[in-house]
This record gives sequence, structure tokens and C-alpha cells, in this order.
Amino acid sequence: MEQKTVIIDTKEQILAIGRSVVQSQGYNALSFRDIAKAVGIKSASIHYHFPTKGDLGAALARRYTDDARALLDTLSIEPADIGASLDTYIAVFRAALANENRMCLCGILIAERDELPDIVRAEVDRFTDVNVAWLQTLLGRWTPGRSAEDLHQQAVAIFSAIEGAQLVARGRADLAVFDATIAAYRAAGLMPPR
Amino acid sequence: MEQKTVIIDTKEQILAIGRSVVQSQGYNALSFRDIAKAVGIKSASIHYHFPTKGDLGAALARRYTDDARALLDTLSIEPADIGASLDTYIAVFRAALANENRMCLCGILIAERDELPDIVRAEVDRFTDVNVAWLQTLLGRWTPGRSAEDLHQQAVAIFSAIEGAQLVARGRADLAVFDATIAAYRAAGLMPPR
DNA sequence: ACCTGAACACCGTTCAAGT
DNA sequence: ACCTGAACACCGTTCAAGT
Repeated sequence: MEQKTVIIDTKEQILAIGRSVVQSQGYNALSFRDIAKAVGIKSASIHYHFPTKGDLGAALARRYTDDARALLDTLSIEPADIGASLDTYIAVFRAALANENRMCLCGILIAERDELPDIVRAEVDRFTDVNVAWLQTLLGRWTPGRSAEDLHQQAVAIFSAIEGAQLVARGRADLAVFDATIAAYRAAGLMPPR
Repeated sequence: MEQKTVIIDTKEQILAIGRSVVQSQGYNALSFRDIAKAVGIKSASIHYHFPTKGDLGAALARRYTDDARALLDTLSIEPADIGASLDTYIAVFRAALANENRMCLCGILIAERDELPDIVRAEVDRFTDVNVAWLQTLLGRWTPGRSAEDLHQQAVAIFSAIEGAQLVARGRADLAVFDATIAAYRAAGLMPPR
């Protein structure tokens, strides 16, 4: 039998560990020394791959946004599929909580906004843009004939509501709170039904 | 004319500066050395008033929640006043953003949850409890006859949605985003109209 | 009762040096 | 190309010492 050996290079290891740390503890908790220990190199070596902590933070947000966009691209926005697509979308936020009560990487970074280097902030903004744009497209198919501005505002509202649901449910460390809140949003008509 | 001299004791100064720092930069950015510089004492002296950073964080969250509760107590929950009271409630979250793009102290602390000492976490939980309880009472008056659980879930949903609106608007550093999102929540019927 | 100076183990960052 | 050791100025914390 063939033995498969997965070799992950150092830079990818740093990104993987960094993502996990930020999603559970935030940007400030990201420690070059801790990452170095986990990877098995010295903290000074991290700077070879990411010159500053800001560079690492920006790389994490960029990768996170790119992954999100790749997922969104796989979701159908045909009217008949909108309920299911939105379900999948919400399931991503739910999965973060299910994974040791983690948060959306960019949601937690928004909270830390004032401490972030500009380069990180710019990448975090892009995450919001990508999400809102996708939701806006979805809403346009769901209820055609509305103005772009109208659709945009509802898209921002849905994104905000989901981020808030994740934040508060995380505070409770209770997935049921997230589920009940999403159900309440749907019952109110804030977002398309399943 | 009489000269009024306001003397604020050291402990109160520490709390005032600490609140401001946490609301704009979070718990991690709270630095004993920076506070000491602002107050005009040495960092070791802060430990006399608050033995650990956790004690200071918990005191900040406790004070913040107490202030919130005091405000909520002044708001009428009579059916005729519900729109206005909710307006005032939302205005508090808006005011934080208007104040140099600050956040709800407990909202930002929830995001940092995993880094918080237990003593801080407990106080943050209390803030959510106080807010949800008030909203639940309000909803009970607005639409009588619903089950407590039903009311509770909608109260959590409204609190989550408002926290999320504040978080995302902060990310955009744009009060108009907050206002439009709240308007969208109201239009959807998630919360009572003005 | 309140404050200080000095020490401790942490942090990101820099840089000359190694292979 | 990738890593290291040592130094730097930061951090919260402790504690003996001051008034």
C-alpha cells in the first residue's frame, strides 16, 4: 500500500494556527512566540514569513475572505434554491460556534478594529463587502424589482443580524441561542425562509 | 461667584479611563502603564486599587451594567411609550458609535471572551441578562398574551441584532450604516416601530 | 491608606550571524 | 532560502519599602 505523507510548509502551518487562535481569542492574543512553539521554530523565524504581526493578520483575513468567496461561489442563487443557499450560508457561522465556540474571524477583528494595523483593517472590510454583495444578489433574485440601494440595506441588515447572533450566542456559549435567534429573524421576515 | 472644584478620586479616574479604552480598543489594550500615565501615578499603584487586570475588567463591566440598568429603569414600558423607550434604548448604542466609533463595552468584551478571566466573563453575562430582561418586559407589554419563552427569544434576537448592527457599523466607521440597519429591522417587524 | 522602585517572565521587533 | 540568539522597549505582576 502506498503511504501518503502530507507535507504542510511552515508558512501554511503558521496561517492555520493563526486562524484558529484569532477565531477563538482575537488578534491581540496572536503571539509569535506561541505560534513558533507550535510550529517548532523560533519566534524570530516567523518574521521571515510575515515581517510584522500586521502582515500575518492581513494574510489571515485575506485568506479567510478568499475562502468565504470560494464557498459563496458554489451556492446557487436561483430563486428555487435561495432558501437552501441561505441555510448553508448561516450554517457556516453556526459551524464556527460549534468549533469550540469560535467566531467569524472578521467579526472578532471588527471588534478589535481600533487596535488593528491599517493593512488588516482593509482586509476585514473586504470580508464585509464580499458577504454583503452576495446577500444583495440573493435578495435581488428573491424579491426582484427593488432598487439596488434597498437591496443593499437589507443585505447589510442581514449580515449585521447574523454577526450579532453569533456574537451573543458566543457570549452564552450556547448554540441553541444562535438557532433561536436566526429562527426569530426568519419569523420576522428579515431574511428569506428556508 | 462660587468656584466649583470637582475632585475625582484615583479609583474613579482609573475606571473612567479604563471604560474609554475598553470601549474603543478592548480588554487587551487596557494597559496598567498607560492608565498610570494618564492618572499621574506609577503602574504598580494601580494594583493597590485593582489587584489584577481581571479585577479592573470586572469592575468596568459591573459599573457599565449598573449604569445601563439605571437608565433602563427611567424608561417607561407603558404600551403608549414603548416606541419612544425603544428609541432611547437604541440611541444609547448609537451614541457609543458617535463617540469616536466606540462600542458597547460588553459587546467588545464578548468578542474577547476566551481571553477574559472568569470574573470578567460573569459580569459581561450579567449585562446581556439585564438587557434581555428589559426587552422581554417591553415586548410583553407590546404584544400581550405570548409565552415567556417566545418573548425571551425575541428579546435575545433584538439584542443580538442591535449588537450586530453596532459591530458592523463600527467596522465601516459609518453611523448611517447603523441607522439604515435599525430601520431595516423595524421595517421587517423584528422590533416595535417608533 | 496610598504610592514607589526594582525585579520577574512575558511580548513584538530588529539584526547580525549562521547553514 | 530559512532559521537562530541576543538585544531592545514593551507588558502585568509581585513585593519590600517608603510616607
